[in-house]
Amino acid sequence: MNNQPLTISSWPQAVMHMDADAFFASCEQAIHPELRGKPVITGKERGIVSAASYEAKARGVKRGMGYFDIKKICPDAIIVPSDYETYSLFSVRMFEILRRFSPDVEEYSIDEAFVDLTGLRRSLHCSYEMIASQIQKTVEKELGITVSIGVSLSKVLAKIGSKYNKPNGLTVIQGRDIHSYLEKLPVDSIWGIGANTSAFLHKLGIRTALQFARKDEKFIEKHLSKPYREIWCELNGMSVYPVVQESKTSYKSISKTKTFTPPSTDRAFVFAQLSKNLENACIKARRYNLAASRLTLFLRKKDFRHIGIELKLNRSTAYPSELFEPLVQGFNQIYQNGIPYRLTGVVLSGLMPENRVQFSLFDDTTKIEKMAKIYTSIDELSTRFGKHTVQHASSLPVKLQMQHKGDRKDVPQRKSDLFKGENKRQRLGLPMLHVQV
DNA sequence: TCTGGGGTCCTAGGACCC
DNA sequence: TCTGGGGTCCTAGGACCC
Repeated sequence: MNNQPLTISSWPQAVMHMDADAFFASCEQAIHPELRGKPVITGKERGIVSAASYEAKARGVKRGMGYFDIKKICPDAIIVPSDYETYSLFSVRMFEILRRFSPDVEEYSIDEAFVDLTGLRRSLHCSYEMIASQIQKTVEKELGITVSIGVSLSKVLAKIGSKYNKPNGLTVIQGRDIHSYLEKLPVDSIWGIGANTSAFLHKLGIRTALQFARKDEKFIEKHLSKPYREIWCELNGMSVYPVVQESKTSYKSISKTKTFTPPSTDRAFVFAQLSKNLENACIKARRYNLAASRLTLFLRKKDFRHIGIELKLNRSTAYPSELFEPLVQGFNQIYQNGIPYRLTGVVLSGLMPENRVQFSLFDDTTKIEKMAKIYTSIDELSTRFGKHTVQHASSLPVKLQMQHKGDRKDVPQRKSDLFKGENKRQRLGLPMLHVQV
């Protein structure tokens, strides 16, 4: 294993991790009082559980469980489609509350955040535990949902703390008590250690977080790579992961995938799916003013094996019309007739700000500018009337097939009152425009 | 968890250069 | 030409996360 030194914070840190309890389900209960105290499940649109309220969890409902099994163990379950826009609103407000206490907030996911509390005892005149407790109470009072919190010397330990007592728990892990929290914790429940590494650690005789943390540095360096040496430090109370303030404004890659069942051997259909992935990825890239220099496309076969290809682009772009040729070429290289595919996907990578894209001598600048104008108009139309108001003719087979299945009908139209506006056209089922670019 | 969708980071190994 | 050492850049693939 290689041996780069790790940067360890020389100062004792107070890191807080906040994790909302059954977030999606809790939001539903907060908005719809009639759902409180009842087994609520979100994820109806996918037919599997995205989030389950604690009432549902108590009945044995688990993440990823299918419709049929839910009804079997919990016939009175209330299953609703996920409403991400509403959950995002809750999320924004939750982070806003955190910032009242410290500017050092890292929005880790829609329902989780890290906060650096270091040094706040003095200015807020109370212990870290009291600060955390106030945060917890404020969220519950203002948003009507509960959160669990962990406070400790590092992110990894804070995460262990927030998981230690759920829901509505508050766990402070002091340096001298670390061992008692790690003692019974299986290695694979440590943040950053998954099934593979845990199997490897088992072979080395390590089963608990404490056994892992107690190994000496030489042993860790000999057997494990950088990410795991970092976790080892963090478990021992040495902070190596900083709380990163900047909220996510950019991407390293943008991907879009779509699974279809049953798997298909229809070449045109599979390609149309891929083409639609590409359009969606480009829409997102343009929204962030990014252009891609590499395009990866891949197909997943019935047996879940992938086949893919990565293409370098002559010019960085986020315009499907420019990416179409490489897409076709790549597709022809990997597609095999007669093989059923169950998923298509594209990845745009090597992203850079669109305004930094250079024109080469050989680019037809007038043509590119014209294209930019067209796409700007398309993006405007989509914002006003709904996604895919305008789309490439190559993606059409997807839309036609979906309309045959009447797929809009099986997604219940349900919107919380918090949200009004966009995508009316689509929701009202108004006709779409098809423009060939 | 027999498999939904969207991400990030790390490493090994090859290509290429002096 | 069978032959060192060392560096950088790139890519494929693995592992993990929510």
